[in-house]
Amino acid sequence: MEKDSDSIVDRVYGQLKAMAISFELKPAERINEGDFAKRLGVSRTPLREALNRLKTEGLLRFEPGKGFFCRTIDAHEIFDLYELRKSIEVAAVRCAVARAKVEDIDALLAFLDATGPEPGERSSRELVDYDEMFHERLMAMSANREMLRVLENVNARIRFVRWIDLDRGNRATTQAEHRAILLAVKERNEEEAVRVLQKHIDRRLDQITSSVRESFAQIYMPSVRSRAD
Amino acid sequence: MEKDSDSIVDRVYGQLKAMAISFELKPAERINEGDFAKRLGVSRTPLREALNRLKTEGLLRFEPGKGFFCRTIDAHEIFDLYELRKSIEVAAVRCAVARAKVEDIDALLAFLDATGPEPGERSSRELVDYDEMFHERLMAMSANREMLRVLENVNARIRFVRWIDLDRGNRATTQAEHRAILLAVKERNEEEAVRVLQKHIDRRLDQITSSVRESFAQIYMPSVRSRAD
DNA sequence: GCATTCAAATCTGAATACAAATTGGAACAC
DNA sequence: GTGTTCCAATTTGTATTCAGATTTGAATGC
Repeated sequence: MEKDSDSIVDRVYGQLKAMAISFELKPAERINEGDFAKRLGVSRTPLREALNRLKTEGLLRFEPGKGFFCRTIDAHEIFDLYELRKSIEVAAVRCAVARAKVEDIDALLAFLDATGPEPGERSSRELVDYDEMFHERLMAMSANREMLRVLENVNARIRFVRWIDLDRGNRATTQAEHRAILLAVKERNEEEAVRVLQKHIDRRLDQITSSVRESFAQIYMPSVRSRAD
Repeated sequence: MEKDSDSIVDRVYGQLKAMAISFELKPAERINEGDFAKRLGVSRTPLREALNRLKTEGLLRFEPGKGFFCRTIDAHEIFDLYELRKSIEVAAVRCAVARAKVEDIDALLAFLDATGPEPGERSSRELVDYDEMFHERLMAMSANREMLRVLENVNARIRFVRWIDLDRGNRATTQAEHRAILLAVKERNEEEAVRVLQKHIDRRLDQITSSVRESFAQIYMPSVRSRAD
């Protein structure tokens, strides 16, 4: 998933990020730098650089003198992130209507065809990836790198919620909405594109808000702790 | 006002950020870690942590094996940041209309009174600070911490443009617009608040785009822009 | 038996030391 | 004179070491 890790910091960053997203690190868990450095086979210096990157991205919390902690699941935070995501995506799609090149739109339509209307054999992980890729490619059509940058960060932080929320039965609806948004963009119909996109995200947000509480049970499920030596 | 118990990283971070914002560091200037560590009287370890924070905030650029560089002035980037800022502020003011508490609105109105309609003896620096504080306090009324977080980052990166752009003669107009936005929020008139805010930011954006053009002779045409990366 | 205090262990914060990579320049060949 | 190559010096990347802070736990006093 991450680019080929040239530096140790990049590699460790990718590993920690994957752990945080997949909740291999449990909420509020304290990260002992010594332990992690040993487990990952690096010294504390690059480890701390990676931890700091994750902190500024909002995936970890930090208390001076105490250290780093895995972020807790905060329903309010998730709501804020979805609200932020919605406002940025809506703004971006308005830009995209004005700026998107036809070939880019067609390429993304082809992507939708390739990923199909039915879940089929695909794993939930794959489906979340496809969903995220669609939204990020749509965002890229706004030609606004800063919006894309923020969206990428937001997505990393809500990915686990999308995974929980993923409703395989609704895949056909989701894909149909994706297609409708794109077609509206292609026809340069700004209001229609915005309307469908807002409905699309709102539907998700409603599901999220109601399932956030349930999700706690899943996330707090006992997972395999590191083997003792 | 100064926090005495700050860690070395925090102190160095603040110093570097101030240097970057005020262009004490020249664009594209390479930051020699050894030199800076000596100049700031710290070792390279906390210095690098601070540099990394500034990198993820977009104030510095980084090339593996080469080191850190001060960001260049990129007209595209500035335009993107203003566009991002506008979309977030508009979304936030819609939230604020629904959520802002009357006492917070009144407090901010009092702040406007205190900072006055005329520049008076105040330095440009102070005026930029006041402008930024107004927008961040308005944003805070949206009760969306994530939006505020993004806005703070955007502001840090465009502050130098606001300084360039600052037109002391227009202060009365600016303050009147600020007041109009706030009053619309108080009356829970969403569309009016959005309308004035958009006009307010657009006016700035127009000024920015033209002064950036003059300053750097780089012409930006959104509709013709290519997605180079 | 419970609370308080003090000391040892542990952990983070920062500096120093070392290794790998890059840059700059001089020597050499053409 | 120009271009290339190789070596040395500088710089970044990582590891290790040291110091200060925090936590833990046992001993002591009530």
